[in-house]
Amino acid sequence: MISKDLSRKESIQRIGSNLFRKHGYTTTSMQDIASEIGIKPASLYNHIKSKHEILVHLLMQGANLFVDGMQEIKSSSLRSIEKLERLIGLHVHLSVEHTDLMALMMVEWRHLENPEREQYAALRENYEANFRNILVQAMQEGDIREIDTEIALFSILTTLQRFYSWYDKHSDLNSLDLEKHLIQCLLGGIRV
Amino acid sequence: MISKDLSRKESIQRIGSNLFRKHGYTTTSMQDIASEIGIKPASLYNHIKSKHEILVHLLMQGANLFVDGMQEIKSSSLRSIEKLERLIGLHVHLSVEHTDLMALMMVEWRHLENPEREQYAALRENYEANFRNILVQAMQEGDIREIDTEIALFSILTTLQRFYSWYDKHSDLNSLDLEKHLIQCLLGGIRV
DNA sequence: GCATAAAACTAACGATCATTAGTTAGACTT
DNA sequence: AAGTCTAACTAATGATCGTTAGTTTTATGC
Repeated sequence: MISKDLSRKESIQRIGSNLFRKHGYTTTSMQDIASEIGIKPASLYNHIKSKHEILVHLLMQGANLFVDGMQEIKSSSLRSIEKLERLIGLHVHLSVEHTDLMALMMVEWRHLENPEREQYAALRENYEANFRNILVQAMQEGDIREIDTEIALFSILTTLQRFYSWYDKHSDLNSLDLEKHLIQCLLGGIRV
Repeated sequence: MISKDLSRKESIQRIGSNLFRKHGYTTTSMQDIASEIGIKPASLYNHIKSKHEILVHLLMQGANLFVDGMQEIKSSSLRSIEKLERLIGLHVHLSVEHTDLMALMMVEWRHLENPEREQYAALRENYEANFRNILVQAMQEGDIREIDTEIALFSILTTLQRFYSWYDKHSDLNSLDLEKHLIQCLLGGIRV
């Protein structure tokens, strides 16, 4: 039965993303995942091909969330400085809604092997390049002070990429307030 | 002979830190470390007690670098804003001189078990608390704009903590220039 | 050169783990 | 009720790995 198989497969992936995040990919055993569901490890293979497949699927799913979000913002007709604000909002939103996925994307992608590894790296670099373009353009439009582009990009991206871990300890806070404060902190400083 | 034992032990630790950093703690085998040195895995145990001991030693070593650095800056008679600049310099310096250690401290501490885990966490939290104090004090001294302390602290600390990975791709750049740019980027924005 | 200790080696153990093969129970279709 | 398919189970395999025991080689001090 298709629908039941899908939901079981999805629950394997959801539980996998949570355990991978909490204990790391290699440290998490199929036993761990299975017992969390309440079945035997061998039974997992009725739904998935391998442990590695779970990781690959989760990472690609996460990457696509960023690809889609970037595409929408990039192709909008906003000023570049506003695009930057939207990008911050995207990261906050994804960190809040997909915390486990974000953690995996930062930490566990090293377990990818080619060709997935290169594919993932390409998506990441593409995202970074788009981010850089928007930052540079905001500078050219005069909305941002003249600073070292690479360092500023690194600082902003790193803060956004690790935001999920900070949010973990402050998940009582309002998502919109967080976005506002983050915009003020990351852009307020470099705005002209 | 003591001195030769020490240097072999130290080389195990140095190679361990490099491999742990490149491939992760669990993925790195004693075989990997041994063959990098040119001996058999079992021979490692003439110099160390366990694989885990290597990790613990490296993490504590790294943590102490920060404890010492913080102690010196904290007890100086500088203005708080200058202390912040010194802290940025400390991170740049440690990232450049101990890149592998910095990577381990960010990623592999999760493999610690109690009591080392709590001990490490305590050092980290203590460092963070000192950083927060200096930031708040700089605000009270009027050298920094009124912004959300927690978000600003998170943003600055995260950027500094991950700087090692950025430096990895830009290791041709002058350490002093990097420090200057980072100060401008992290503090220039929030300065009054 | 001889004694001693450090540090290498070989061999093996025990545990864990991802995965496969083969089997059984249960649910839905006809 | 019979037949079919899904998804669970048991059992086993092969591989890896950290570590230990016991032995041999190498280097050092006298």
